[in-house]
Amino acid sequence: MSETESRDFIRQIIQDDLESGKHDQIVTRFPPEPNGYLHIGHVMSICLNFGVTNETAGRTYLRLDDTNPGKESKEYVDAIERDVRWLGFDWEDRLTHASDYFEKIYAAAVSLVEMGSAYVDSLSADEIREYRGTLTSAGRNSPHRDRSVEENLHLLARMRAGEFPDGELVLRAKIDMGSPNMNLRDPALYRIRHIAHQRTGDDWSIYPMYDFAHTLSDAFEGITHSLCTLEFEDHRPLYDWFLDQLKPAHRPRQIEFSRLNLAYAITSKRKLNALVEEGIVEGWNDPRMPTIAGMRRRGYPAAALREFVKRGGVTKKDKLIEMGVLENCVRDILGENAERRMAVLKPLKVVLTNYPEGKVEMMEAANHPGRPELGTREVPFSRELWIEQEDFMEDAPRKFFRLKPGGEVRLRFGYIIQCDEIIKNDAGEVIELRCSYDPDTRSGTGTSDRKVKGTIHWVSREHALAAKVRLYDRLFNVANPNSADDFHAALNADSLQSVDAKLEPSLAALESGTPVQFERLGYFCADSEENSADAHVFNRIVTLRDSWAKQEELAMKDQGQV
RNA sequence: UGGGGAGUAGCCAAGCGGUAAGGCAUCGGGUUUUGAUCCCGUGUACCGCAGGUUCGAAUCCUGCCUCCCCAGCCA
Repeated sequence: MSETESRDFIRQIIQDDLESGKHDQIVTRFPPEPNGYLHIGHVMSICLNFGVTNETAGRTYLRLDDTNPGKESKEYVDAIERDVRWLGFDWEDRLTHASDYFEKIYAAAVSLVEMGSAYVDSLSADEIREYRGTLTSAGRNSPHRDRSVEENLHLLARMRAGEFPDGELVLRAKIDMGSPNMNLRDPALYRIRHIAHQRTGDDWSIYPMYDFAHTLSDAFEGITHSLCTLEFEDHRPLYDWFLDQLKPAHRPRQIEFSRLNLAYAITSKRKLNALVEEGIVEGWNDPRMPTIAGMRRRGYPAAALREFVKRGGVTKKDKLIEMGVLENCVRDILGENAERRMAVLKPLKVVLTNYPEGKVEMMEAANHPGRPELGTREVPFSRELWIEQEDFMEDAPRKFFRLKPGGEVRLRFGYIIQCDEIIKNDAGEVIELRCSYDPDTRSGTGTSDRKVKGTIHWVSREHALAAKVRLYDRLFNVANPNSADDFHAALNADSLQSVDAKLEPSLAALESGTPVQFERLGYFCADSEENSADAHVFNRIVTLRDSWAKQEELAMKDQGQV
């Protein structure tokens, strides 16, 4: 498999450039704008940019594209650094900002003016829009397009000096107002913004636009392959135009790939921000958010995110990947590494009528069924237990092999018990089970070779640790909320459910963020923000695969159809 | 109607003129003190459509269809 493993088209290009000697070393960059938190879509870009240089002994810059003060902040910068690092990538000393190059970018603008390739325009924003034309009709030249170089230079200097109010003037590239590519219709290079920048303070009253700043930053850093998403494909002619005009020492090549869309999730910073602002979620790191911070808090391992991206691949085709693929990556990583514990989410009381009152036995439980080196722990067992409500059914179908009246079931790491009596409340709900245990069936004693079909988990009532457990579901009910006009209509009202659960006592010492499997239920971790020694709060990371639930679902569907 | 991209099984994705890899899902079966894991097995893909070139086309040519992106002094 490994020697036949095929490379995606970008790695192919990189390989070719290395072999042909075009480049000795690959240099890439991950250039987020610090105006929001990184999300699952960025994970792909991060893994690609750092991945190709990890594979070829190259270098990658983490560059904050901070050319629009007012929308950007230090909070986001810090979050970005934290998230990239957590994902497992290291930029070493290559943390840069577009703002590091403001002086050089300005010099480049002056050069363009000097060579007659840029001019200062006095048209208003509305007028510029009007002059730009439409998709199907050419634009018109601005009446200020032919100002002299001297006048342009003078005006630009005064713009920089802060002599004009916001919007009064704008520096534009002089390209072609008739181009079918809108990006070439004299795009803006600099706009006036009297606003403090989070890094440069009040040094500047003009700020460069994305296309200009980004191309130059790439060139200054010696980026060899500037990897970005498809929507920038028709910016490439502009990117190349800047390089042709200014002829920097290094000429980066822009290559575009399709972005990764996750089904039932939103990956638009604007919409994610709205979820936060409107209080629909608790914050950027709400465990339901597809942000790196959210997924980390939820308990998704970084390795699962990397694996997810790997399974997706790099192409130019629009993709909408099923949530199940991500969840399976999480299950795969956690199934291998997470220790097992027992917990009851929706407790039902069980009394073992023939078990001595006051007696407590310590049962030995394996921490991982497939990895004995992870050791064992002791779990207290006593007369009164909690079991899962769903593990008992009064009128059980034939294939239900958990507890039912008169039936037997094995308690995981414990004894085989039989259900003798059901106790209900006035409403007719089962509130307690009276059972008897078979003393000869203690786990691991080998005194009995009796087999029962089912095994269920339990927690000793007396020793149980109370905890709030949050059960999360997808935030949206439609597969592609990205394309919905109003995502509010697509919101899943039941994306968060909180239950009062009973945990085995060893869980009291579990460190926040460390994932464990609650046997038969799923993977969980203590919440990094709200869990405390006297108020335990856990998050469900993902459920286990559940073929029984699937069968039931099918049965329900069949019944409904008949 | 202008320009730029993309179309291979439910979701991803190899393939680069020689007769359709792989992963995930699905569906069977085996193991199992987690109905988990693990292990086996499981797909008639009209390769968007229609023509053409060729002994031979998913791969080359022509025409068409569908979807995505572009008219911020956002990135």
